[in-house]
Amino acid sequence: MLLVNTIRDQFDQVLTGLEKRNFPDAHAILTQVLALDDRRKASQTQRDQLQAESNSISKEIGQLMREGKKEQAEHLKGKTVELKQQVKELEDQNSSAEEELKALLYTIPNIPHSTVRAGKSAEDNEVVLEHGTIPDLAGNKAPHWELIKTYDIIDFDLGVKIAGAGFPVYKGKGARLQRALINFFLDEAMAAGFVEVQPPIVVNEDSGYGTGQLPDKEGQMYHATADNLFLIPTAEVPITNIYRDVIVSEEDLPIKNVGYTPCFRREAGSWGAHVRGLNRLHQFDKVEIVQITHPDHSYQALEEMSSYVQSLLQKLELPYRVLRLCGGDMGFTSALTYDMEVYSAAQERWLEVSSVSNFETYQSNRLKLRFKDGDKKTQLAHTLNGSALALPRIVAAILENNQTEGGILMPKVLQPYLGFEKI
RNA sequence: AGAGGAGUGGCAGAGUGGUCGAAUGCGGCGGUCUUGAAAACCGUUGUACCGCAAGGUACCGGGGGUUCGAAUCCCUCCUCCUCUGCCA
Repeated sequence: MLLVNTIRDQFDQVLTGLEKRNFPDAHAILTQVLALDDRRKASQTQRDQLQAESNSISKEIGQLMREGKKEQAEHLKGKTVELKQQVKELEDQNSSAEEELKALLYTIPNIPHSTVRAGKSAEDNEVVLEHGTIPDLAGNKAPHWELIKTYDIIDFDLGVKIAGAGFPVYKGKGARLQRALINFFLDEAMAAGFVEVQPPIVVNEDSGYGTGQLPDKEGQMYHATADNLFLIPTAEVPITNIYRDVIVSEEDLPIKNVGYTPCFRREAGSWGAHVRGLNRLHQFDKVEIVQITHPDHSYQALEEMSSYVQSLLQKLELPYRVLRLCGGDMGFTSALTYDMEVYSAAQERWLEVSSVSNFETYQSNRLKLRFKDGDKKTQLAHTLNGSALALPRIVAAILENNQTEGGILMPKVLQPYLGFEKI
């Protein structure tokens, strides 16, 4: 969430930023934030004062008791009863102001970076670059949902039987391809300096709030109600929460982690032609990279992460493009996001396979993720993350783009992991 | 899952109702001494909020309660340890 001080000190910039995202009623909401904060401060000042008075009387009582002056002590007790009542009232006022403030701040998205342009939807995103050539498949252009049947490598019907729609079963070379991609992505990330972690794939409420899935997107996560745990929608959640309530030292920055996890998304109510096959699933595999950086270096880190993700796509020999998302299409918590899309030659469309974002202090403020700077002051770190990469659409593109009459050719970099050259 | 025990500052560890934001040791930082280092000695060393400041308030696993006053008493939840059970 945004810092109240930022809203106070840079009111106009914040307002302009929110307008870029088409955030409604920005002015009124920001004004309300400041009013709530004033209310919070006023009640705290008063409460602290009365509490101090009460504390000193209590000390006095203790002193009198020790001296055996019981009557005087009793007399003072009467005084504190009244104070106590007032303190309680102010306390309630204070915490209700604080809660309202927090609830309101949760509804305000991050401020877009200056390079982010205004826009309403995906149509307004900027194409930053395109790379690779789109294959000409001529006559035989089977979409991946046909190819997986032809070669019997991914079975949706079996998944329906076992769990439901959107939970495919990977079989034989299909399963092997999954494992190869995961290992390839992890090895590449380690070579690029990311430290691998294997986090839990369920998280508690605190973690959900820490990275912003709660209270916002509660319905998007599978919820194990008996234990009040949520299946993770992305490894971002458990990995970033490693650093919740942590003060790291400046020398430890940047912190770079990578993790492979399955991801679970309920994605209620969006079915149709665009989401056939592997395009959208309830369970999928993803390797995620996370960085925690010094505020001065986060945009440099973002560019590096973008290049890193592109290097993976290049090695997989997939044609891709990079988008800089417009204000309206960017995630709630992000300040700047690049989307990487690969071209899926049979579907003849671009598929998003990665989203690389800088959250600046938006997440770290909630997480209380800080570092001590040179002057021994604690300040919020910046958090970033990106998919590197999400598997299903990569698989879809590999299958579609590399299909030949004699089978589907596997990218060279994967062959050592696969142990075969084609499906 | 059952029985018992325990959670205190970066770490170890005292503290069972007032003088405790908290002894002591270790570690960290600064200094004295030294050519330099070690040792020794001296000082310093949590976080957040309110306040222009002086200063104040809160925090001893989380939440709630008793009391004029809670690290200390009560309730509840969480976590860890020991034993028993179950189990990859």
